[in-house]
Amino acid sequence: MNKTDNQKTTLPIETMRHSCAHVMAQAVLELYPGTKLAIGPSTEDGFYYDFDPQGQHKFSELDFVQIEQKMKEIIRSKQEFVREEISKEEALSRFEKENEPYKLEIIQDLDDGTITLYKNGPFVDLCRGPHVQNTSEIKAFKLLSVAGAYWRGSEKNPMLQRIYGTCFLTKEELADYLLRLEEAKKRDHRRVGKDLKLFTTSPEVGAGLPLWLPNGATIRRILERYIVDMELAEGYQHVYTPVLAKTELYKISGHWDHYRGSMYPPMALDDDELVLRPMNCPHHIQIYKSEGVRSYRELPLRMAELGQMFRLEKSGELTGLSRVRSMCLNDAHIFCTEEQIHEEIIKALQMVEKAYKDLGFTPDTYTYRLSLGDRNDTVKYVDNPAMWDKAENELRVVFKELNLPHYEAPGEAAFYGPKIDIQLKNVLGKEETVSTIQVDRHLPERFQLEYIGEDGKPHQPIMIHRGIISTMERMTAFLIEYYAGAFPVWLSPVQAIILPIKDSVNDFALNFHLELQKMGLRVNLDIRNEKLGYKIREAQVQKIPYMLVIGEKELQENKVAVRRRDGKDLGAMSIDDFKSLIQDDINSKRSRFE
RNA sequence: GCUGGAGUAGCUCAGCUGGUAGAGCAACGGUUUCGUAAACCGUAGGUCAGGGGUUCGAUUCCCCUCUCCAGCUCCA
Repeated sequence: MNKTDNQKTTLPIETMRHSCAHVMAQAVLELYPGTKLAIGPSTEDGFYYDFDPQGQHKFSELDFVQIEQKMKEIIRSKQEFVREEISKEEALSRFEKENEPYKLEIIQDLDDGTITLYKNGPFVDLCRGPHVQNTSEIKAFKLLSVAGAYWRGSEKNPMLQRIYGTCFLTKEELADYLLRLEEAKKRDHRRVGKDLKLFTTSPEVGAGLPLWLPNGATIRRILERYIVDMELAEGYQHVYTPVLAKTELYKISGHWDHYRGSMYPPMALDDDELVLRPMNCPHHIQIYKSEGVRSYRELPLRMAELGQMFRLEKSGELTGLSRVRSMCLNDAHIFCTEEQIHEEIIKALQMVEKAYKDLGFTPDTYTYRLSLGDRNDTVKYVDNPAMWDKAENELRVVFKELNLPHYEAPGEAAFYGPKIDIQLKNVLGKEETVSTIQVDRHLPERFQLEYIGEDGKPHQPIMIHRGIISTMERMTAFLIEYYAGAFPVWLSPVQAIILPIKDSVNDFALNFHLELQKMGLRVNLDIRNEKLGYKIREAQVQKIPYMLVIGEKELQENKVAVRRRDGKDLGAMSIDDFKSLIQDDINSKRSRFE
């Protein structure tokens, strides 16, 4: 490897992808003249270009063969990329002449001064560059999909047609990437969820309203017990509150103004209106208020619930278990004093770390994000600069103190305050917010919360909203993909399956089954009239961690032959040995066999 | 919600330009009692997502609805 030698001649992959986007646009224009061009950048693992075919054509994947063919011709004809610098006025008149309305709009928004164009063959595009020197440098590319995209990302603007593609330095890298996409699809929680009978949906029940099947329900129950136990140990009090409330409650909280659009429509009841709740905080606030006067001695008051909530997400946003219209959140609200904020945030972060470790997430799968507000956007965010400064600072201090690597994300805060979000990367590399810790002085103000301080005077408590393992739906979706369905033993819907080889050992197997059930194991017994290979294959496909084979030999020796999900044969062992083996997996929450 | 694509047996899929459907696996019945990823034979299974239209005739063509997929937008 002579890296240093290559560095000058090897062009960054982004440049090549961007050039490839130009070539695609060029091909599209040749095939469909009159198509208007919008933008065409490189992305994390490819590129896209947005087109407006002026209603003349609708792109579909069937067009790809033709477009790719044309692209190959352009690449083969070794067209030079030439940079040209012109004035803004000249650029305006050029693209005016070309009749490119989107390009004109972009130029109009640019600063005065020189504007750069890139030209290859007959094709000219407004572009900052850089590009490869020659189209022939584009090596391995493939068009992937076509989809709609709003002009400038706003749903108020017309929708353009976006063609996605990718491009690599070598054919091998491209093939590798396509293979990775295929592999990722195999782990897709929707697919695995079906194969392993974890959850289903029904058109009669409705979109975005998943039904948990027994196997999925088992995983969920284990997760729920796990997190509730942790919270009780950490000084939380668990409550139950109803899944609906009067609209009035959300008018007071301010959610009505901010999120009415994604709340279920209210139902009329006598003189009142009820809505399905989109979050749990206002209910918890009512519990805080139920005592009348709270004392500083009660703080921090940590109130938790596995709260079922309902959000009317747009139909196109729904995805399996990770984006749904009814979900159960691992939610809690900590009512505390100013002085207690710091420690409570740290405690919550420690719970997150503990949970991730127990769930087997390696540090490279998650990142900390500080989600900030926008002082200029008083529509989306509560208008109270001092409050924002204070809360954002409190979160920054924690990061600094714990020396946690993180990044800041302006415009990602809740309407009432900033958040620490913990982002998990899913199989396709997409980030999802899972855990969150939020400092809120707004809702306590709206609901006029109070406690009597040491000084005998009333004060306003701070609320910390925090979620450790997110919604049961989203966490389960993530776990499915993270483990590709091969769950750690403690989470597995079925932890072991007993496979008798012939009828004559059935009684022995039955007793063994009872014995394992008695110790609380989730264990199946397969006494069907099938060959061992068949039973093993089926158990393997179901990703059951342990297969316990019982034949004549095992019966004689009062043992069991243990085969692990990863194919390893652990040989025959005494029943007690197997019990302690699997009990150790469960107790240690071992996540993978090595 | 928007743009594009799709929906055939429980699952995975085949079915050319209109003539009312097929395979493998699963299920069920039988034979087989078997040693680490699929024994053999047979049976049954479909309002071709739902509704409307064109046609002598629609799984196939057109319209509407539902659901799903990719992306955009959004995510308290």
